[in-house]
Amino acid sequence: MYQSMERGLGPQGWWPGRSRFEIILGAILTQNTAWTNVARAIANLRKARILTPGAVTDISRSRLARLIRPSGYYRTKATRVKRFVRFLQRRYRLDLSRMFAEPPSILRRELLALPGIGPETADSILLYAGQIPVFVVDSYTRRILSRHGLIRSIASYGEIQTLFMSSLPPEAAFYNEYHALLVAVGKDFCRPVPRCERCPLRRDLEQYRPGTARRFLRSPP
DNA sequence: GACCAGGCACATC
DNA sequence: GATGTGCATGGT
Repeated sequence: MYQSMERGLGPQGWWPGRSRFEIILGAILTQNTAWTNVARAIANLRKARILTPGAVTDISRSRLARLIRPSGYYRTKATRVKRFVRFLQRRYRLDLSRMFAEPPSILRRELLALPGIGPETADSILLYAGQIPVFVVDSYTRRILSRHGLIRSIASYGEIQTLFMSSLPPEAAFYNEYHALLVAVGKDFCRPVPRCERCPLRRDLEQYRPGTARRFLRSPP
């Protein structure tokens, strides 16, 4: 799969971000959000010169929320960003080099303990900001693999991650490109199933995922 | 106007 | 463990 995607699409140049801290902010801001909106939010932060841990520490949560408004869920995300920098301050004196010097399994646990940092965000931080070889699993990864019959559509995050990491050499640059290619393929070629295809009367097509019923009930087919 | 986007937390059963 | 819901903007 990797070779086919690489041949068809070429290098993706991920993660789009000029510094490790900017990558971490992007990882939080892109949660369930289109990257174009995240890019607007980061552009606002750049213009306001709020792209360092110190600057984020110094501004108010409400001003931060205003700046990141285009990325959606802005109050929630402002709190998450503030909590991350507070953690960075208290645990690593605001120094990302100290943070990434931590053994990866410990650091991953610490990140997961923060509010609003789940498995995908934690792993994106480790891989894309820290060049630590952990495979990032996102909704596109799940969708593509389940459509190819390689996993159950309700497989857990860890289950999917283990499938990759037990099969592939632990190389950060490789995991980086692999995940970026999966996202590119997902965006262009592996769209969500149309609503009628998700009708419970033919649920054998695709097993239930959280959120499905909500959309279904809002506008029944 | 509905649907979607590089999730996560929390309540409830 | 499974399920439902809130969080919110901007593009198609």
